[in-house]
Amino acid sequence: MQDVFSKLGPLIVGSRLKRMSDYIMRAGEEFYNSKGVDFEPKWFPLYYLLSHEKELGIMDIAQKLNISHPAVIQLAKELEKEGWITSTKSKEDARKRLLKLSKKGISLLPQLQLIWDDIREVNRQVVESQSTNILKALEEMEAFFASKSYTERMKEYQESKK
Amino acid sequence: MQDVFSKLGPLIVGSRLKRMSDYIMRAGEEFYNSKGVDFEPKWFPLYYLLSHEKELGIMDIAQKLNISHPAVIQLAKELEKEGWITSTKSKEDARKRLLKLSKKGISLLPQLQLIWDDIREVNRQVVESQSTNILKALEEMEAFFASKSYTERMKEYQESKK
DNA sequence: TATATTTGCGTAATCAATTACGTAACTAAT
DNA sequence: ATTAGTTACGTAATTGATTACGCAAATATA
Repeated sequence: MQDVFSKLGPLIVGSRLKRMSDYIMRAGEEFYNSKGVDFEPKWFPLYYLLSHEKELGIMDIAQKLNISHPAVIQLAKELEKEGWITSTKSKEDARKRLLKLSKKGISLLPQLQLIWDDIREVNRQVVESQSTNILKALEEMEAFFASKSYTERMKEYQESKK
Repeated sequence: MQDVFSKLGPLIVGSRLKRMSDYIMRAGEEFYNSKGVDFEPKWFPLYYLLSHEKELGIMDIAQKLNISHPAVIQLAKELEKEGWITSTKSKEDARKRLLKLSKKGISLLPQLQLIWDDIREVNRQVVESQSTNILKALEEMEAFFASKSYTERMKEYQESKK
């Protein structure tokens, strides 16, 4: 991805973000492995969320993590298989299935904390080595699109050209 | 993805990049649709590459686009089905299959150019509205990891702690 | 020249996530 | 109290990309 694409700039913001994201996620995986912990980066958001809440229903989680509910079910299945979370039917609402960390899952926390600290530290070094802070840029971008969506902005631009 | 995660910062750079990328790609799709052009954002890199080269083999493309060769084959199959590219066996190297834009594919270019101009313009507006430029941040990050990989940096940090 | 290795490509299996759809439970409206 | 609508969840099908594997052609090596 060079030469031809270098001039494209804004046109491929999307793909470039994706590439960088893939790269970091993969590196994360390697790191867990090197530490001998059987934990996958994709589990992080759910696990971390549950470590901060008593228990949550599938839909609540999907919303909080901004993923589809089948994705939550899938992740939950995996974490449950590893024995790190458990699920129970809600008493108040028979439709709901509540997820929470198991004893075993809680006992894993300190170990993971150490790893997360390392990841956080290296990522911090990366971010701070930059003259332009990518986290700040992301935040700004998220806020920008939250105030008015990309599609809306497209429409407006179309109108303005006429 | 709020509250609990807001303090995580560097820990979830990866997932946040992914989320933003997904968002932009999806918006791009909507835009092509709204223009009545049957073109998908995921085709862009291959199509654009071929519009700048006479013809290329599968592996060359995979390397240039930084994706796996089965992915190229898949994309090529789709674009060929739409009639926008054609493929021929190489004379010099019987193993190679060369891809290039078809007449129809070339005739589509001007139309796409207009759309790309719009996308570029809106993306430019987004980027320029930011106090921290995400493209610059990405470039820095890419350069940073090109000089020394994430995994290596992880290893070094581990060592330094001892 | 024969043999081993590498390269280019294709297919199959797998993965991670999504959309589409169905069902049961809860809620609102008449 | 019935009925209509909504919500929570689960499963199936689809999407998009990857890794694993195998074959044939080209290249390197003995």
